[in-house]
Amino acid sequence: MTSRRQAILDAALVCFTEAGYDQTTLADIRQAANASTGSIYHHFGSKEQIAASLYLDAVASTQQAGLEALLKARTGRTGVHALVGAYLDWVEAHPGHARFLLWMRHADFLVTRNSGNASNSGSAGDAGHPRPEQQLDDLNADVARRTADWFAARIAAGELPDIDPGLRRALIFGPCRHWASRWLADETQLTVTQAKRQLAPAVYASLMSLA
Amino acid sequence: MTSRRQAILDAALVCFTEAGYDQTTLADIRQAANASTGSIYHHFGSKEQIAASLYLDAVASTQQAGLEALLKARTGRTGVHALVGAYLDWVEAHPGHARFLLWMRHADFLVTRNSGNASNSGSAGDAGHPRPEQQLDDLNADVARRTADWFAARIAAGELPDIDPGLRRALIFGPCRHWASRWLADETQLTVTQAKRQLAPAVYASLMSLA
Amino acid sequence: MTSRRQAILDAALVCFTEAGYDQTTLADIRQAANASTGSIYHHFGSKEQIAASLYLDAVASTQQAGLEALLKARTGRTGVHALVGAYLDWVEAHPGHARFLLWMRHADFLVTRNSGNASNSGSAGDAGHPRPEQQLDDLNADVARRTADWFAARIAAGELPDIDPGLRRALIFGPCRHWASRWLADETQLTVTQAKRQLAPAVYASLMSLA
Amino acid sequence: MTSRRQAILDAALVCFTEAGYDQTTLADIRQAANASTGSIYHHFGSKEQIAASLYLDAVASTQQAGLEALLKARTGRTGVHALVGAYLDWVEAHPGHARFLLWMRHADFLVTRNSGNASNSGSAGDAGHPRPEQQLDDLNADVARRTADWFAARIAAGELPDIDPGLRRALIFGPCRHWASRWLADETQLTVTQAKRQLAPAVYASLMSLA
DNA sequence: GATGAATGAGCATTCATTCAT
DNA sequence: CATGAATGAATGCTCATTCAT
Repeated sequence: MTSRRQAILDAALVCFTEAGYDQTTLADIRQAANASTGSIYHHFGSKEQIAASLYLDAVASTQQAGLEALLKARTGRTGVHALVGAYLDWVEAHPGHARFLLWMRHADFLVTRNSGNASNSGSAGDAGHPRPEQQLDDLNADVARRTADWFAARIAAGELPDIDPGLRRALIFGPCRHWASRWLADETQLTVTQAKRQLAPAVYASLMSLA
Repeated sequence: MTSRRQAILDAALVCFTEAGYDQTTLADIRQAANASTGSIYHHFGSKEQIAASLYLDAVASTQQAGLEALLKARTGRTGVHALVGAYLDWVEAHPGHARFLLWMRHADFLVTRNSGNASNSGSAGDAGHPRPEQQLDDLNADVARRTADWFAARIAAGELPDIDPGLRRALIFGPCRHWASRWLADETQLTVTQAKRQLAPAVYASLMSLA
Repeated sequence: MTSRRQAILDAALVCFTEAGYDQTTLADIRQAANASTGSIYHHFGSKEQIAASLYLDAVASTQQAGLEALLKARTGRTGVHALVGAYLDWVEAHPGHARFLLWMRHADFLVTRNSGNASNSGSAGDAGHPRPEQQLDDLNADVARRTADWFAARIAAGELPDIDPGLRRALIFGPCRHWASRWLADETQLTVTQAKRQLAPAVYASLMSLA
Repeated sequence: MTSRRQAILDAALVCFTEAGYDQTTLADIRQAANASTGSIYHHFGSKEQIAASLYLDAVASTQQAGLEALLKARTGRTGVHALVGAYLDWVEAHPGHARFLLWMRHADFLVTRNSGNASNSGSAGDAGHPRPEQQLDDLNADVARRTADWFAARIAAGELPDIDPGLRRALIFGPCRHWASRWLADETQLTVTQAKRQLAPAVYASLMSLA
């Protein structure tokens, strides 16, 4: 069964979101997963890779949800509504992964440190424990391209204004993430359904105001 | 001179935003500040307090800027524009503090862990090094009240819709923080001035759409 | 006082020669030196550097003793006798260092691993804990040159045969090291003085037989 | 087939001489031998026993070669020449085993730790994996006795001087081992044949000088 | 015989903090 | 106020060994 590896991931997710990456010790994970030290290192090469694995899963999951919803939409308005709705639905369905993405400092376990390490060039990590960074880059690139295509089509159709993509993302996801972060911390009165109902049209309105 | 204490804070701010709170060692700060271990412990009681001090300064500074701008505004529209503008101006003027607030996990150095520590109850920390948490709470409460009053007045005047305050904050600060975070990471094409010009009316439009 | 650093070196020397480099744990050294973990790391950057330091001292000491004795000699015969005598005297005077040199696998702590580490090029190690390899190379080169000069002169004078230097070293130091190793292990009947009296002329005879 | 067991020994020999006993992990051996962890433990009881097995083979092999050559010799001179020649020939024929004997710290895997272990007394190790120490002692004793007998006869015949046996071994094997060690490290210019031609008479001369 | 997942004691090293000068 | 040597608990990780399949 997949249980060992998955149990470790589940335990780590809880530990990381509760205490942070650095504050979480391997002993914490070991205890929470009911696994031995060696077992963890048999499945993952390091603490870092557990977090990276979790991160990859989370990003893939949320992007998949958003992209799927977006591609079903035929108009600018329904597309924006779909994006907002899919994001908040995903947060509600995967609060652990959502906390992980919203609350963690990814620099801690994601290797940006590519420079100056000539001995690693050409190698994608140890055989048994591949680094997830490449998969992540590929995934991001693919989702970004398909999303851009969708928006380009709606803009060409005159349904959405042609604004800076970074600004567009800020206007769409900024409110969603802000509210989701509070909701995940249990610092909000509304339900996800209520929030969706108000955020979706408001976000759409903000975009259209720039036409 | 104040320079020693300030030099330590400046150095720590850089270290923290570059490497994160946990990853930053006291040795890093010592080196960056050109200070000795003992000197740091003379001015601050612990690594935690350096971060807390920084955090208090940053929060006070950004809230002060936002509140001041807000209170000068006489209409709903100008108030929302002022909030957006003041926030982005503050980010541009204090990128270090902004990174600190946007990129750090505050749970790491902010004591939420008040429960079950009987020996500390009644004491506000060691004599020479008071814990800034109380000041922070006072500040937050004051700013929250005065902000709420301003919005209540505009709502009563029919200039702004009466929506959930958490949602309102998400619609106003969500886009600002999202974009500011990217700008601080140098991942954006626009200037702060350009962003302000678009974000302010878009945010206002999103609020008004919920009337 | 030098005591802390020296106490650590003394303790480590005993541990290393008794149990070997790898088998010696930092806890062993800490206990034997009556020092704390941190103190050891304050004076030395790593376990490896303690051994390297010890190695440098030992090599410098034995080479110094040999070279000094050699340079005082005016004839081939007295020079060879001096080399043998100085070596055995040094072993008797510094049994710890001698065991270290004769019984340890130096590859374990001496960095031959220079390749592929571009980030270190140009730097001779961390500021406070310089790597002794460079000093060692310099020392070796110097001693080798001066020794070679001495032998060249005696060969030119017809006092010693012109044989392969590697062979010469084997004939001079081979018997000395072999016997010293046994003496240090307490597996011999003779005293150092007795051994010197027999080894010196025998070594000289072996060289002269190749004239 | 014997191949599994032998493949493991071959792989281990390479690993041990390249990295040392302690630095060699079972994973290294497993990989080099293309065997599984369990397979290694099926053939050998422990890492220690692999090394001990290798050691026993190496010692037996070199002693056998030396003794055979010695016993064929009828005079002091030819005997000494035979010993030197046989040793260097053996080194050339078995460089792996030679490196193992010359470069390894045998204390690491050879149990001298017999004292205070009452539970082991009377038992020669686990059933399937006997400890080779006894065989080694028997072998050493036998070879030592037969060698001593040979030398006693030559001394009685007045062909060799009656010197301390430890000194004699140092004069014979010291130069051989010293030179062989350098040759194995590829730090020498001469061939084994050339070295033999010079070392043999030189060693004989050194012994005879003590007559 | 062979396999490889699981185990857990053990280790080198880090780092916030203390304190004598 | 400043200094930096000393402290030692805590941590990520290694690796020989076991054992169910």
